[in-house]
Amino acid sequence: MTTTHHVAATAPFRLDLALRYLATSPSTVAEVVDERSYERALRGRRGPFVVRAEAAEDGLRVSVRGSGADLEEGFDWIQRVFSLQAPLPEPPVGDPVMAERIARYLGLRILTIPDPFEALVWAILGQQINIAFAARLKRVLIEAYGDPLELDGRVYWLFPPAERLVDVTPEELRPLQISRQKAIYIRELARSELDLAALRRLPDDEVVERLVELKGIGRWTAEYLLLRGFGRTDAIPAGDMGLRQIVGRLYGLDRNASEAEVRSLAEAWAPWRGYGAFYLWFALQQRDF
DNA sequence: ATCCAGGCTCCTG
DNA sequence: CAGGAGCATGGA
Repeated sequence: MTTTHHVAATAPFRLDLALRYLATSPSTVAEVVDERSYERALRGRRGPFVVRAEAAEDGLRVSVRGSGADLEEGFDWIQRVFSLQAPLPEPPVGDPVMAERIARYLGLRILTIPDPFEALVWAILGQQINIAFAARLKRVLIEAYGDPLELDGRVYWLFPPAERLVDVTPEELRPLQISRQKAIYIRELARSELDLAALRRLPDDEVVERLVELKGIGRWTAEYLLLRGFGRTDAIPAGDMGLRQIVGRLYGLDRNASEAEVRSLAEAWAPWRGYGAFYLWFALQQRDF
């Protein structure tokens, strides 16, 4: 019923910081996270199951349970969520602000939403509204269109697959407080012929190029997918309001930085601009600035 | 009430 | 390319 697998992440690995990020992050709706473990239901080849990751001496212990339990799939998911195999950033020469952040968060990897459809839906929901409210939207969407999985007396939610949303109408989503235009964006995404999984194999700029063809997906959303969906270590959603704020503050501008200013400043972080963006989001989220 | 929040589209200079 | 109007939503 339960199978387990130990994994030693490439060191250093700060699972505590990762779990702190996930526990605080509004995008963490389908997951169950506490100070030393992570759980989430997945749709496996052989059926639904729950994957669990918890702290072990030299990294992580991964286990799966449920009718469709598949350790390989569960392990693959965990590896992606926690970017276990990712290289860690080098502090940029000539940017003491970012160098200090990288030292402070040493071992924190980019936390990802491995399902690109879910990551994009989350990004669309989050466009131009406060993220606490966006989290509520994600929750009601899951509860209306996803599937519950009951296991050991607990209910886990499976995120709705694209097929479930191809015929959704703005009128249906409006009572869920999802705006008319976002409903249309989500439906267009669900209907799109674009092979989201295949985007993983393309370089950053080509992923953006293809995604912005879709209505409702602009540069920010595409870059968000690169960073939070694929864990790309050099992708930066420079237009992000939160980033513009904290960059303005940390770099002494006394106002929000413009998107162009963020992009220009972040050139010094290359090829680790993804880490730069993620670490600044982490700082914002933890009020650590 | 007014401004803002992890934008996008479409339109001007 | 930069900037802005209009859109849509709830929260502070």
